[in-house]
Amino acid sequence: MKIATWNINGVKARIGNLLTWLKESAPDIVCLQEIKSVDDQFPRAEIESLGYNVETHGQKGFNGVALLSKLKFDEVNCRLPGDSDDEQARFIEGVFSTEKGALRVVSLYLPNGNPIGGERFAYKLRWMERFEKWAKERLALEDPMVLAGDYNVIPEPTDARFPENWVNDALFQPESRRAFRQIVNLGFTEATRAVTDSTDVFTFWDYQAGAWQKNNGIRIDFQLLSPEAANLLVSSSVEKHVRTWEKPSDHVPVVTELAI
DNA sequence: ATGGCGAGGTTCCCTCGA
Repeated sequence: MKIATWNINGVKARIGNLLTWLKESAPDIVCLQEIKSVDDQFPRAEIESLGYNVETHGQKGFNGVALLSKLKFDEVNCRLPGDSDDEQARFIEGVFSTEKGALRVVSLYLPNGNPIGGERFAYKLRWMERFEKWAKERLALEDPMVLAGDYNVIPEPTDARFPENWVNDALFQPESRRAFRQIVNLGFTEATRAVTDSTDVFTFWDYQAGAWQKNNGIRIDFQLLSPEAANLLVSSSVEKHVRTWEKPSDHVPVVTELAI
């Protein structure tokens, strides 16, 4: 089974690329972030026509996450628990039945947190604390589980082509990196790093300043595998070529195959 | 040394992203 994550930067602006990529890559489950659409404007019919079930947690203007799945959804949970005042659409969990039992897949869009030192950075760290608490509880279920999305964290200097550019950015602060490590250290395997130690693997290149041409990239899109999912890991790859397409997202898909 | 883009809504400028 192929499980993918992609920050699409606007599903309505990217529907052509999305359909092309779905046909080419043929993932079974897709986690989308930054759909920038309310639920009733999500272009679900075109996606359904390719054989996907669609569940969205949208928001007007920005944020928004979605799950596309060739498997039927047994359960869908939107919103990360822990703060009923949090109105931002950044989290959707789907549960599926497989021959290995229940499979849990989350599409998450972690807050950016810039500028550092302000309310947005505090929100990012609070969100990560809530996510850690939630993930710890879910791990206790001992199901194959994939927590996939745009984590908005550069975990290590080797995850940026020019790490010195990011020292004052929320994505590369010691607090952000520590919070990410704490989550991974609950017992997750980060799929890309499980298959490569290359220092030239990135998932985001800014539209500005010729970042793509200079390979000024960062690696911030991840799939965290529970032990039960990690034991089924077959392969994982970053689909970098999608960044060369017309009207690309600034992020590219990450695709992981599990032996389910 | 700096900025250089793009999406969507509050539309001819604004916020947001990273």
